[in-house]
Amino acid sequence: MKGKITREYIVESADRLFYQRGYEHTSFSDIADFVQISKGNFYYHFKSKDEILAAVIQLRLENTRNMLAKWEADGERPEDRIMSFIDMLIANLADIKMYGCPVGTLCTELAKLNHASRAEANELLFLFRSWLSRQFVSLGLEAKADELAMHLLARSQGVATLAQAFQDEGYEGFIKHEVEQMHAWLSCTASAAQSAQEAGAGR
Amino acid sequence: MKGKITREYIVESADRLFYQRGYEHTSFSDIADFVQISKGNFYYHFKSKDEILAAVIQLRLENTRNMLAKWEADGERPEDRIMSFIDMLIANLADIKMYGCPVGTLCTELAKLNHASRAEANELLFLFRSWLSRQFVSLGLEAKADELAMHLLARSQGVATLAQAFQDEGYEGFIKHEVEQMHAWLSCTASAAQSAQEAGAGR
DNA sequence: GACGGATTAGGACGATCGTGCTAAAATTCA
DNA sequence: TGAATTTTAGCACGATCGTCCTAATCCGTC
Repeated sequence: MKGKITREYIVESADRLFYQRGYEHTSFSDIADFVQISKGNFYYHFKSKDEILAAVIQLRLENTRNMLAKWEADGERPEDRIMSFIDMLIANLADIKMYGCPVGTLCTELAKLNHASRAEANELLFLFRSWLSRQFVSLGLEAKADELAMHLLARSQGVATLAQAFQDEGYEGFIKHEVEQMHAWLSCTASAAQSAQEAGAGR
Repeated sequence: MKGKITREYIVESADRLFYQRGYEHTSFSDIADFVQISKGNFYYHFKSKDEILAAVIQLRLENTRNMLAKWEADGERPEDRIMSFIDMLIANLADIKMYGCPVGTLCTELAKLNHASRAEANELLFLFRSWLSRQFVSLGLEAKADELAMHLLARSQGVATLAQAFQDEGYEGFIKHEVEQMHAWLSCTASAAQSAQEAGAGR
């Protein structure tokens, strides 16, 4: 029973450490030290480092699904929901500057390692992609929904990458400026869709 | 004298391997095996792994400077030069799908490792940034040049990240489609700048 | 209070890492 | 050709990695 708590604590800590230092650069001992647990104790909960990674990814998948569901419940219009996605860059600004995007950096690393869990990590990205796609469909943009989703995903990934690299060498307010541009792009896209729909209905 | 050739061959090979597998995940032995050289021989040319990385980055910096200079010499209009940058995504499409952007992935990795050569790697990004910025200045967009440069840099980074993650799971022609959009964005930006300039001149 | 499963502690293991030495071979130059 | 220098090969060192075993401890249940 108590092991459940320990296990969860391990996963959460590993999650944080993997994010901050990268998966490969985080050792078994690093996690053990952080959690204040003997290394042998680890073996009871996880048979291998890969197994921890798998658990971390599962946790992230669950958290992401919950977050997306909440955005969907909270946002009245599809635009508002997509805004929630964009504003993630602002909400996690400090972390992103230091460690980049948790999803993007993990996928990039696992790709280079040819790691077995690569597909599961990509599923994280796919979660955002398909969710965004659905929102664009709600906006009446069925035909271009996936393209638009990928476009927005790419832009946020790029912003995160540069924010991490340049940190404070980037011009002041880089992230905020890009976020504003994405807002403008979204408004433009949404209103164009709406007027097209109205024109179609009036025909 | 012959050592010069060996040294260059080592650096080029390390460059390739670092790109494909990542810096940390590429061992001394990996490079030695690839170059078909004894491990001890390495120590003659490079005293440490960090030293190889430094040499690799210097090589990339030099190559990048040459490439940018060539683009600047070849392209008549600033738009054409910026197009060369954008079209890099097409020219290196196969590699990017497999290994991502050489610059972006290196910067991301070194950031997580807190590596000493991080600043030098960032210099690579900065090279593109300042070069692009100069092109936008040539377009008559002094005030927004750096913003536009960062914007374009971010978009290409994002495209590379998603291309690598999704590989063939991305919708067909994702990269090409995004490149086309960047072309359109550039044309729009450039012509807007030109008409603004003409209006200013006619005043 | 004793039993039994769940949990923990600590250390040992083989492998691989980056590093560094020394002696031999190859090359250069007088 | 011969001496000096550059270049190479092979091996060994200590550290750290992921893995894994065994014994001790906790804790709920009868």
